[in-house]
Amino acid sequence: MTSLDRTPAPQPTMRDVAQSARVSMMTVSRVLRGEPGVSAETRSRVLDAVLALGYRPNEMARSLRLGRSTGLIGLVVSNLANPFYSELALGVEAYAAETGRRVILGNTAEHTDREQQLVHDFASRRVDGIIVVPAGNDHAHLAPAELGGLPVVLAASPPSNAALDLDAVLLDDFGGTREAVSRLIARGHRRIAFLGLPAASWTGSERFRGYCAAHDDAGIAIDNRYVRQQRPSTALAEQSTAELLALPEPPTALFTANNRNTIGACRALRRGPGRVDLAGFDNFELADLLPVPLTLVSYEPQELGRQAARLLSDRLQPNEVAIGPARRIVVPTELVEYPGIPVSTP
Amino acid sequence: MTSLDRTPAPQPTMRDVAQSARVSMMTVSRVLRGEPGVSAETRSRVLDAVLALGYRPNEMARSLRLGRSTGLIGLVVSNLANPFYSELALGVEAYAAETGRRVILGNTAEHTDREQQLVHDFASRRVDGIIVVPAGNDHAHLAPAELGGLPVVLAASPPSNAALDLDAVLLDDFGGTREAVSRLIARGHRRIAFLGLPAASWTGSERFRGYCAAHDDAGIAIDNRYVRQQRPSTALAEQSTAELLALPEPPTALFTANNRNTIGACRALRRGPGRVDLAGFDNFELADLLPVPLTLVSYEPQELGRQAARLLSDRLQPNEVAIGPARRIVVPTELVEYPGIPVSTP
DNA sequence: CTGTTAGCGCCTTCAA
DNA sequence: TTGAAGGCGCTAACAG
Repeated sequence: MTSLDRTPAPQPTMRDVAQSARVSMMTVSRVLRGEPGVSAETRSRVLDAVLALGYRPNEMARSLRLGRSTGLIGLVVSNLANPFYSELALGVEAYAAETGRRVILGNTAEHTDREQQLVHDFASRRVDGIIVVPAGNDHAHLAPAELGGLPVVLAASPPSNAALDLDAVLLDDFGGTREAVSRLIARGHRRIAFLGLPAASWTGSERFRGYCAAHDDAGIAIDNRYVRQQRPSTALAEQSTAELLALPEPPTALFTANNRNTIGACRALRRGPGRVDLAGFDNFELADLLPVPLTLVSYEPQELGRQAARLLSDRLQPNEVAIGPARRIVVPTELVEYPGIPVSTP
Repeated sequence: MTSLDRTPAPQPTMRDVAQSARVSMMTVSRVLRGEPGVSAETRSRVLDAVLALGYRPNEMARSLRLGRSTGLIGLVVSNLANPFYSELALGVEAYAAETGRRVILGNTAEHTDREQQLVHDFASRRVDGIIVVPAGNDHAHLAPAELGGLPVVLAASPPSNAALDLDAVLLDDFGGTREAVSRLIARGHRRIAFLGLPAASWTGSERFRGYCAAHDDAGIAIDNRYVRQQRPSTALAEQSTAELLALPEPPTALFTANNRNTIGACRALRRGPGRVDLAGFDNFELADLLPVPLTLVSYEPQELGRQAARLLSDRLQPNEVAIGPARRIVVPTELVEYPGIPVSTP
């Protein structure tokens, strides 16, 4: 019955089941897929063998034979430690699971070469499609043509190149920022600093555009002394904020272009001299418990992921939308205010 | 040259390349794998065809043919929105990538049936192994025997059953908690509440054990009025904390058993009546900016993931450790103190 | 140097 | 109701 040796018994194949049940492989196949036309007696003999051997069909072999898709979706993000990306991933996973698919994950740590490598690896594994939060500003390597026609959906950034006709899920970077900065202006601020992302990036430029538009709306000129555009890092942001506060004529308010910058600024402000009004892009947990009043451009990062997965899913159906032109979805943002915990000033 | 129709040209196969280069498939195979023994002339003809067709080898077919592993690692977590899990996932991804593997991700949303479903799905896809942060307390369905001998590594919780001999990566739940609670006691507290996880869970029971041990060390009896053991939720924790503070003889300090509970407690304390000392398990971003002094049991969640991936990786090498007995790794914890931002009390 | 044969695990087609 | 042949995309093993 049971053998004593501990050889790690390779996975049983359908042939093993067939031999054990003394039928042909075809019969086993039929039973497992619930096809009719198998006698009850044979069926139960097969099922017994399946159970006895612990047989489990090889999905990889199935999809090869069926020429079917693998049911895998590639997801490429730049930094899973940032809640923005992990929530996005959660949204992708949830929607994918609902459509019977799984997510294969790649973290680029912001390196474009790694992004390219991951995308090609996914393509070689014959994933059904890929969702990318692009790390860089050139997306040529994401063209489906480069990837054997593999559908690609961009998240948080549109295709860099107009000729690159990819689906994309975006935030209202421009509108959200404009609204937030306008609110700062409405509160009477005239010297508002901008702690932004690299100007070359989509979000970096769009949010800066929103900052400028709000100033323009109010007839205020942009003062470059107050503009910092750099890669997101809480440490860098903290330092930049301190520098801004130390200017001869310091800003009275600050707009931070993403959650890293906002958090860094909070650290600096908390031990800064005067009170500076702070608004920023991205909502985050604990924003309500900080010692700094905050106005945040808020949205559902999970929704971004869900919508990206949905766009991709639509491309995988054999219907008309699958071959239609690229679509673009904008996830709405709203302004949220946190009064800030009153700090004692001894 | 180029055709005008927009049929979504199926991925070219090796046969297509062979025909296009007028050689046999074997020659193409050899060229692509860089095998010697192909004339330079033939080789370049093949490479030209590969480029022209945009051919990309099918990894699924390769691993089927080679009987090799898929290079996929299954990762099952309960809630990717919790930074603990997303950082763990990051650690797994990083180590996996270093060993040329990819991660396929599943979120259980704390449902054990979904966990089982995911694990079986991964097994069917012939992943090399699975890393699970178990959602429930019965791990029988994770036995490699149930999974065709697939290696399984547990994270954050040991196997429920002594007969279940699985690798595991753990935190020092007991020691960390004991140390933290001891510190509260050393500060003079005698009525310390415990806002814990379900007693049935490993972390729930271990951390409670630590809480008890610290009391025992100091010769203080546990007072059940101050003990709450419930599922982690910031909202629940906030409510429980409020209730504890409203007791006739309220606790003077509180130990929270995970990051959800700590955050919930902070919300309650922030508007609570008196000053209550707070210690908790799990460090988290922004702990330094909260209006509540915090003593946190801190560790590297990424390290948990890395070590889990390492244990799994070791099982996949054809060496002696791969077939050795189950191993257990404990990731160290340390106590971190945050003074808390001084709040004004008008 | 190049090609033919056979088969990984599974399933469609056709025959018995 | 069951089975045999053939092939999905690829590559070892063996010719020539």
